[in-house]
Amino acid sequence: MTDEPPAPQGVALAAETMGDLLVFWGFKRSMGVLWTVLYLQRRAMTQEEIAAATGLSLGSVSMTLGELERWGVVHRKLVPRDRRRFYVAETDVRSMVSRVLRERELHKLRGVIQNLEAAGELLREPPHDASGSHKRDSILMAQRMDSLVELAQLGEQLVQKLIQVGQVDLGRLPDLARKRR
Amino acid sequence: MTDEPPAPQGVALAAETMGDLLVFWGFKRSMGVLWTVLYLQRRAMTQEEIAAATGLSLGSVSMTLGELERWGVVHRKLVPRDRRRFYVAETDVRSMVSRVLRERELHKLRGVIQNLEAAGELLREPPHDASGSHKRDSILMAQRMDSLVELAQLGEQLVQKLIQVGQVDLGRLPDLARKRR
DNA sequence: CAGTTGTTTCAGATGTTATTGAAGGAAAGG
DNA sequence: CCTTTCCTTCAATAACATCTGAAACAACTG
Repeated sequence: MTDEPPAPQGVALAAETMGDLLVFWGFKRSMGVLWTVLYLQRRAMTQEEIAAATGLSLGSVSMTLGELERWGVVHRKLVPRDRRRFYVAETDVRSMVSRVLRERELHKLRGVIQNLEAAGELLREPPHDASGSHKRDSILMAQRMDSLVELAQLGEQLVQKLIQVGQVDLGRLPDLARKRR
Repeated sequence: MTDEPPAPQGVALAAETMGDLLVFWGFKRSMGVLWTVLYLQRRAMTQEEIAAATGLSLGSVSMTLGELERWGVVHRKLVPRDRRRFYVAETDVRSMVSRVLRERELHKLRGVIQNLEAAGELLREPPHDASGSHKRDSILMAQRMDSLVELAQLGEQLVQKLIQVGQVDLGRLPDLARKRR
């Protein structure tokens, strides 16, 4: 057992900070903490070392590492005569951001679009209630539903551009108010 | 009491969908549900009507409307001889997005930057432990901490550009791996 | 192949956040 | 004033997410 240099104050503060940020962005705190420790230490660490450095339980470390691997933000590093698994932090931030946008945001937005389109259908094929004023209401409502769908599609395109080109122009975001819809 | 047309299926589906999306983005489900109902109905509604249309309790409607007003995504509409408060949905999506970016993301990122800078200081002024190899470690660690700060600052600038110009260029996101830091 | 070490899994404990319902406050009308 | 109606607040509860510790598992080793 190599005698551990205890993780300095600064690492702990940075780890907490990044943990907070990741929570804010909808991930688990432990993911931020773990990645940050790994990133700062700059060396391949075993699960046990990571647990010591982060204060997480071994179980938690194992599961969190699994998730982080799936997101491609940590990697295993095999050490020849050693049975333990060593982990290092991915450092290419652009690829990490891209993956998250693609697999999280894009996937979510597509589901939203589908649901909103289905909701629009429901409005246009109403439960056999052909009374006058209702019909007018439904039409206006359906227009707004369309706006909602358009908006979501715009978001989808935006994310796609961000991923593909790394460049995006929001200058023409439609102003739904001005259109009087 | 005007006899309520019951909110159709489609509205409920859209409201649920937007509720999910807002949860995904770190807001409360009720905010998404309430705004969507208001947006689709296209008319000023009282709290009681909203409660009926959304299925939320009156208390919840009151609190959620308060939050939505603070975010500027719903507005009160006073009706002369009526003591009740009527609410309408804001429809200018661009201003809504801008405000959220400014008050949520920017604020958060600034806090993160401060903390990371403080963490960097802690690394550079370590607790009087001048033993050789530790010192080298600290320096390398501090470099990574700097990268982290730079990254957060980049995020800050990106959000600012998004707010101000509605246009942004991610083409030069630094690749921390390539820099060999 | 029995023992050791490292890893994964998962049910339950813990912690966190959102929602409700009841009580109280404010505004208007009688 | 007293009553009615509408709105807000907040403590209690429900719903949800996370973390842990123990047990099962897997991979090597002597």
